[in-house]
Amino acid sequence: MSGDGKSGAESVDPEQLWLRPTEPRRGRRPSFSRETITAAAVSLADAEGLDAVTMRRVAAEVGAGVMSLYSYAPDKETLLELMVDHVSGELTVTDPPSGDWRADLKTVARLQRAHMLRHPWLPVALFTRRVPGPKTLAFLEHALAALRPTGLDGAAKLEVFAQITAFVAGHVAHEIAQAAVSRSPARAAAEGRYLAAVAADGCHPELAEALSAPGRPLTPDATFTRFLNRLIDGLDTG
Amino acid sequence: MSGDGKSGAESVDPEQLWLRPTEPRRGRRPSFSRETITAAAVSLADAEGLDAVTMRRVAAEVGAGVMSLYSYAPDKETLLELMVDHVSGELTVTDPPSGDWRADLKTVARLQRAHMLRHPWLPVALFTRRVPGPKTLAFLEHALAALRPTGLDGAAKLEVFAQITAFVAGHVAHEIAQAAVSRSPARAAAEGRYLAAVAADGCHPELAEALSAPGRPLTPDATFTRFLNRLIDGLDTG
DNA sequence: TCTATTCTCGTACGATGTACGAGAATAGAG
DNA sequence: CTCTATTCTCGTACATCGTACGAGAATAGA
Repeated sequence: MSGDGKSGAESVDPEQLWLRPTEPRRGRRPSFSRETITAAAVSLADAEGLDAVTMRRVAAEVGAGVMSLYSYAPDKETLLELMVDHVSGELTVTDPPSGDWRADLKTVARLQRAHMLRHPWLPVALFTRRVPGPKTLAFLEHALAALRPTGLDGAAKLEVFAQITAFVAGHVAHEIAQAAVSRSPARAAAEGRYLAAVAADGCHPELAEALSAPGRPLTPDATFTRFLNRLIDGLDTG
Repeated sequence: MSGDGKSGAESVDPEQLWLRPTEPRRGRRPSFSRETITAAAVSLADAEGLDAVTMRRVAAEVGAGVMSLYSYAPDKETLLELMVDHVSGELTVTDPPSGDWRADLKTVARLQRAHMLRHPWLPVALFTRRVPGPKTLAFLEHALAALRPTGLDGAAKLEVFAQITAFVAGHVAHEIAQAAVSRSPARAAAEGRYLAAVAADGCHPELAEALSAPGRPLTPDATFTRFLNRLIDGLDTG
């Protein structure tokens, strides 16, 4: 991906990255911080998309030389990892589980969706990244607590969480792409004309019918809720 | 992103791309073809990941000059679009719908999963791309036919298909990342040690318990089937 | 004060997507 | 056949990217 890692998982050693007690008490004092740099990268991504996150632009944003960034993250891939965990800090939940684990899980998913809509680059970034940072783990902890009443074993609980996250990310990615098209009348019209042309060729009767009898337009919000309910209500504790 | 579009949808005009009856019967005869070029790009992506797909490497693969590619696709973004539709050609289904739309839908999803596992770059590519090409539309046509017995209206049927696709893509992306970690014992061990260290810090009791009582390991295949069944069995025709 | 350590960042390199434009090949007009 | 318009080919060039290198500045302990 653009600057993405390949299409699979990238190589960031979680021990190296997250288990560092900040020992250095000698040498020059740091002029910046991971926080500052990561935050700058995040707001850049929020405002202009992941592609706008270049080492040069991030450096300019925090007023650092480009190569100074490499004192805080060994490479760009790691910076992305930091970004993902950084925004996970917004996922703080204070309420204890209600005991109704289905309701709690739905709340978790709704939080994730809102979160990803706020940071549209997240779904894509999440798919190529694998190691949960501390803030992500805090949220995972909450989700696991919500799943306690199910009595599922450890692997199953982790799997449920991963699946829900994947589901939400998939949905939101689609939702965002859809919204991007709708936001531009020109693009929406072009897509409409294209589909209409295809439907008119006679080889796509089902598509033709679907387009001619669209029914009531669906709001992304309602669609999400509907599918989420289906997925979670279908979960059983066996 | 790595050459990705931003994080949202990219700008490829579907009319321009797909509705061209190949008129040019004058001038120099083309030395290559979209097919050849696209196929080369696809096998490059299959073998070495999306990042390996550079204009230079694709050109080398087909024995063309780099700039010659631009006679067949206006830019790299479009080439990716061509790749996505190209592989959709493998999704040919000849069987007519069985009448059991739930079973048919599950078959559709399973086909998609196998397809994405065969082309691990697909899930990520799918999320940033929006316009279905002709081969994708052929498969959509099949899915719509399978959905006919539901009596859903056009928009609802399209939405169901999009949701299933998003779900499968999300699942497979996660599955691939997981597999990449498991495939490298070193990385798997590092991740295990990291999680164990976090669990040992006392702030993550739920995680600690989940890791200490993992239960029987889950195969990706079984997990997929389970979640898919839940999602589809939960669908109703209302 | 000296030395080891740490951070800063200008310069430089290889790789990428692609604009430009000169040349080669082809089809129809004369 | 010649001429011209059209189409494809592709070498060169450029801006932009991630980042290796290393010289200099700042700081802590000896």
